[in-house]
Amino acid sequence: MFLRFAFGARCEKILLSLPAIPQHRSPQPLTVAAAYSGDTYPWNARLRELAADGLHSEAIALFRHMLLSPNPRPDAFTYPCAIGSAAALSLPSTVASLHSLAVKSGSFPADPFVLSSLLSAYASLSRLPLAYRLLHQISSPDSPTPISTLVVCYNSVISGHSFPSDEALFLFSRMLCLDLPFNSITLLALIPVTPLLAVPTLHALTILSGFKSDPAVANCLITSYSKTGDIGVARQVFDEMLVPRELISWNAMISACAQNGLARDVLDLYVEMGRSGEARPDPVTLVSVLSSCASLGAHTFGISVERSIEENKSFISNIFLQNALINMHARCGNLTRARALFDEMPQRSLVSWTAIISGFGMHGHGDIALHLFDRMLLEGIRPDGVLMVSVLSACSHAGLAQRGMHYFSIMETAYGVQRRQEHFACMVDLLGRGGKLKEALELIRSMPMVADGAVWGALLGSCKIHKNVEYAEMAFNHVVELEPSNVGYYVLLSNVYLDAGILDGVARIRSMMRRRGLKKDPGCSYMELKGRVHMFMADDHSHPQAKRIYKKLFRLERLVKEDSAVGKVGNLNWVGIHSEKLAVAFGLLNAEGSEIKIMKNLRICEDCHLFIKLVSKIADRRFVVRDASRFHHFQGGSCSCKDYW
DNA sequence: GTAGGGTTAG
Repeated sequence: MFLRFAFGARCEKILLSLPAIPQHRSPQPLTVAAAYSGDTYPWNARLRELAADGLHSEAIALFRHMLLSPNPRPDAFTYPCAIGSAAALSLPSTVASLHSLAVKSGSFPADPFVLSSLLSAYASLSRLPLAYRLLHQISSPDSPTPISTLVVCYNSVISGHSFPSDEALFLFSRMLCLDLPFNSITLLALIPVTPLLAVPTLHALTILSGFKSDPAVANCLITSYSKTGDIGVARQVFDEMLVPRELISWNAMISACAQNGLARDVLDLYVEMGRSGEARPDPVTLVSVLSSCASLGAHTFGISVERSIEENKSFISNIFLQNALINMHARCGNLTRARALFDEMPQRSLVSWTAIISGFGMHGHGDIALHLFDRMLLEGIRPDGVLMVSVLSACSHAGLAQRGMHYFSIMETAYGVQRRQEHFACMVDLLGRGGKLKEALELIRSMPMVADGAVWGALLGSCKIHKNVEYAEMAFNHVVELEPSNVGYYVLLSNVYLDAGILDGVARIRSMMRRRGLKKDPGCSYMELKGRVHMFMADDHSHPQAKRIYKKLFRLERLVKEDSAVGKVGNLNWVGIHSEKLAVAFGLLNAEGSEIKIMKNLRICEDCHLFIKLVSKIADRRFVVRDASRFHHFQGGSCSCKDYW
């Protein structure tokens, strides 16, 4: 009794305290007498308002109160609201109770709105079999359900599919068979859950049915083409949109490029967006832009984005942006700034921890990465598969084999993280780099799933370091089946042969690449200087300062040879001039400050690694080089990777 | 009054 009283008092407050009722219906504030007069209108209006403000728990509480009061009874206007709130709160049993109450009151299935709200609730709560059953019942020829309601119901059930499947497409074909007029909302529901192969067909249908001009449908197509990898078509859809395009269209296009690894295009689009004045960037835009800066190593650009975030108060506390900034600074080489941002965060998500742990990992600070990991566990945060990749690769980069093995062996039981291909690839890398090729192969053979290209590729990479031809051939035979167009693996085996002096092997791989139309990725290094990017390819003479750069480089080669006891450095006739050496010479000629930062698209070779180590001593400068696998900090003749990469 | 578009880490 007491409970009921307390409950009722709370609901009366919800019902009466807020300025709820539209003026044209109720110019006077709602009185207790009016609320209990038997008119459902004030109650329904209140329910709608609470739901519109996202106060779904309050809406459900109010509905319960209505049930407990003698007057008024919920009607066909009440149920859709209450059902919508129960669905928004993910309460399937509440939806089911509302369903049976609606049946008892006679509003289900007679009332179209009660019907469609229930179907929508079941679909959004993934109760698809039930939704299908109801849909089947109301689709029969003798069903009194109006056509417009049927369309709404089909739309709801289509959008209830969360993954691309034939079923969603099949449901749409049923709509067409039943002569139900689909609308733009049908397309919005269907396009994201349709098998990728059918996207161009739906695109054609969008044009034919005249829904092409609906910006929401266009946004949806851009995202779907991004998933199919047809970024050119996505761009075409974007370009054909009526200007000014809204923010979401720009974000869809920018994310499409970001997700397809077209980082350069992301930055171009961001600049174009600013120039066009069509929309102002929001945190979603900036997250994609920062992620692209991170992958390019475009630090100056990233810092300019950071400034614009600092100018906008509402952006500063956005956790997505903070995570993106940490990742950007770490991957652009400023670990100190990344750490400072991480330490300042009032709240951290698993992604924040992943960004900082992988940051320290890729800079070779495995000890700090693992210390942070322990701290994260102490704070009660459970790792996921992605975080475990960061932890294992941090161990791998720092040569912490024992710790890596430990985490790998306990990750399923202690953290409930299932071991997937990428974890096995990390472990093969960890064992292989440490020279334990046999153990690495045993691990691959013991895998509960068939090893993918990355796993065999990790073994192949280790074989290059340890010059093992037999294992390299075995790994290559697997990897070439799994990823026949991945050029890197051909180059790796070719280099293994080259190191072992097996020249017919080198020739065989080269002819294999020719037959398959594969070309070696050109190596390229670049550095930022005063806001400009200077890029170098191997044997490149295109830079305006080329003459000075080569002169400087030859001088360095001489000095290095004189200085080096190793004596095998700088055999220019043999390897040609790799791009990072040109960048080093350019950096020494132009860069101010003690640190020269260079980005490289491929892994640095042994020759260049040794060269930069010695130059760091001779010139007394620090070099920070990011290659395809990690950061190298060169200083005083040695590298932070301890020659282990 | 019921159905709809974009988001970070490896």
